[in-house]
Amino acid sequence: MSLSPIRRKRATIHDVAVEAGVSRGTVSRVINGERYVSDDARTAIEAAISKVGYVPNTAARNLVMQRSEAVGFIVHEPHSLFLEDPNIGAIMLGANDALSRADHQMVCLVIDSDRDTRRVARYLSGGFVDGVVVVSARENDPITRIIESLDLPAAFVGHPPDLRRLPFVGIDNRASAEAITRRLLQTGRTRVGMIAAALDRDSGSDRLAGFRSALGDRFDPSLVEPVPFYSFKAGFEGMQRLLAREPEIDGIFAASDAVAAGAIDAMKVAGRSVPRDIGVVGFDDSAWAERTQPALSTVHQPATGLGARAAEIVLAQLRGEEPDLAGVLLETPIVWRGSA
Amino acid sequence: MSLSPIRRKRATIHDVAVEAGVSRGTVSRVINGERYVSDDARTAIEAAISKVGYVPNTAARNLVMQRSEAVGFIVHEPHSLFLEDPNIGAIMLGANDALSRADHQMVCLVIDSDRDTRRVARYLSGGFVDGVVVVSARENDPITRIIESLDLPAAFVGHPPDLRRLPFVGIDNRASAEAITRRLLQTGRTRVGMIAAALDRDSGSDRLAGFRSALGDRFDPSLVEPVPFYSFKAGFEGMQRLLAREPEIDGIFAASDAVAAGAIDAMKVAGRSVPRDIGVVGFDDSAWAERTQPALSTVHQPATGLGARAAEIVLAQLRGEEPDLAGVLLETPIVWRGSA
DNA sequence: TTGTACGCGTTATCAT
DNA sequence: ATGATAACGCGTACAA
Repeated sequence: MSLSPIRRKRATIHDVAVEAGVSRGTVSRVINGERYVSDDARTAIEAAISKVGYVPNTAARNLVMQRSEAVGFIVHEPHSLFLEDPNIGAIMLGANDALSRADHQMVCLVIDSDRDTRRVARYLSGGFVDGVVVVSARENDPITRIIESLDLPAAFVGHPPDLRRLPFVGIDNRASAEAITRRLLQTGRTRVGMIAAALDRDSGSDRLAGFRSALGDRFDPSLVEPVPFYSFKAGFEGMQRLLAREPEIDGIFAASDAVAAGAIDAMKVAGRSVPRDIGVVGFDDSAWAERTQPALSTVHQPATGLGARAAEIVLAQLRGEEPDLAGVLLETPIVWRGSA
Repeated sequence: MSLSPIRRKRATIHDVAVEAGVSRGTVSRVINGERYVSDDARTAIEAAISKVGYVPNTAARNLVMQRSEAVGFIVHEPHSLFLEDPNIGAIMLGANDALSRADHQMVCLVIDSDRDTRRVARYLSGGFVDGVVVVSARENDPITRIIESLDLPAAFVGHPPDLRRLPFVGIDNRASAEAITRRLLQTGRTRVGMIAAALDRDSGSDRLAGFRSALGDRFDPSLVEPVPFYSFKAGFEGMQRLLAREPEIDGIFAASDAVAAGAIDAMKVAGRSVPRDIGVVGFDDSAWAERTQPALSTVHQPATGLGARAAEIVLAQLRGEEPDLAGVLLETPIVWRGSA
């Protein structure tokens, strides 16, 4: 009568019990490796299990245990960025690794529409996960609200400005940007500009702030070219505009490696040599940095570390520990290569 | 007494029922929008719901409904490839979109270790998903075995050679490779080589087979340089070896866009101009293709389409339809740009 | 229209 | 050592 997707009825503990001629309780005990079960019963039950092809229904177990041993990994990125940004894969792998060590299942949920937002919200409140790692939430993100109201153990990678009582892990974009700009200045450049990206995000504006503070009195707003995204294309186009406007430029801090790669291409098209005519530094130390010619000097972003650390923060809460709401910042060493 | 991660006890249907002064059955009915409930009851219950802050426990609902309305998306890639390959993100987005339209939750599970394999196997048999989309399973993959034995509705993206009674969606790597090689030959090149990648995968060996068949009698094995991965670096190094061995070469089919980008860089370092000295074509039409200088002529791989189609195949099985085990192949138009 | 009672597959608490 | 039995939170015949 039913068009249910269930193909073959799956065996339950009950089936095993009748097959082995014992009670469900005893079966449950051997499954969970508890003491106080006779060798007779154990062997009989083990035989019955493989005979009827029993596999435990974790969903039912979770219902009574009141936990799932699973942690959500929510990625909420604008379509294009998700494909473009190599960091996000690394963050995911880092989180998966940390959760895996603690025997927790990472389940990644992607939000790509309002419909997704609502469905994921239902999923989170449905008891399928014990906690969540959230990467790149936007300001005033509905998902952030849901997590708060559910008070689901959580950790954010990066911190939207409106994050109040939720822990996060990130890097100091401002200090890192300032450090690499200083380093660039030490090479003797006198007209140093920046291709600033994604100024609507805290990472974008912080990197610009660091650049500005490194230059101090020598800061010249006309040497800053804002572009919307951290992308190759944006870098290419931004650099073309900047070169047209300020031909004297001899140093560039690009807001990301992808942007830097685009900028370098634009320089080559314009007949400028890197690093002879213009010194270039980037940000991320992503795979991009080794693909440019010459290889890019950049700020190393500890992507897998960010994911792993965020996962650990969630796991700690699951153990009942109180999270540190101040947030944790990871180190970002400068990697100096040939582009400056 | 308990160190449970549960912070605040969540309200249940029962709580709503007592608050509204009705029975649980009635509450359940208004939640599921059924008929036969008085306006009085409905308003009282709706008030009670928001008062006690009730959110449905989907996990419990699934237990009784015997389905989860969730579909797994399993990615089993060698570490590096996962980060490198832009296609996988697009496939994921395509699958998510198709599932989203059908109001199903996509849950992505990544397998990055043996431990992961075992845990994911438990997860799949635990009743958390009604079906799975599997991307890039290896030959003799344990996960494939699990899926078969569970007979979980599934669809593979790409098809490992040992896939028997499981449906898949893919592209015709051989025919596509042959087509673009022919197109390259039409530009008048006489010494055309290939940087062949990942020959241990069917995609890799099929692309080589297509190249070979396009050349026919003119095929010369010494013009084929095998590299292990579909990566930029492998392309760069492979091209260097090929140039050293066969300086006369004037055309290259690279097994992927990333490989082609690496190869082009190697050509530039060696002082060869593209496309004047050497014509280059790639495969994938990924973001790489627009980053090379000049832009890459390549085979378009319908990544989002692959994901969407695979998801639809799973959804069809969930509706009780029998899957087409022959597999479905998607179109791969040639995109001609400036590199050849 | 509404309430009752049972079942989904487990684990846990009792007795025995 | 083992077997009833009560949860877990929900849907649903069936009865009222």
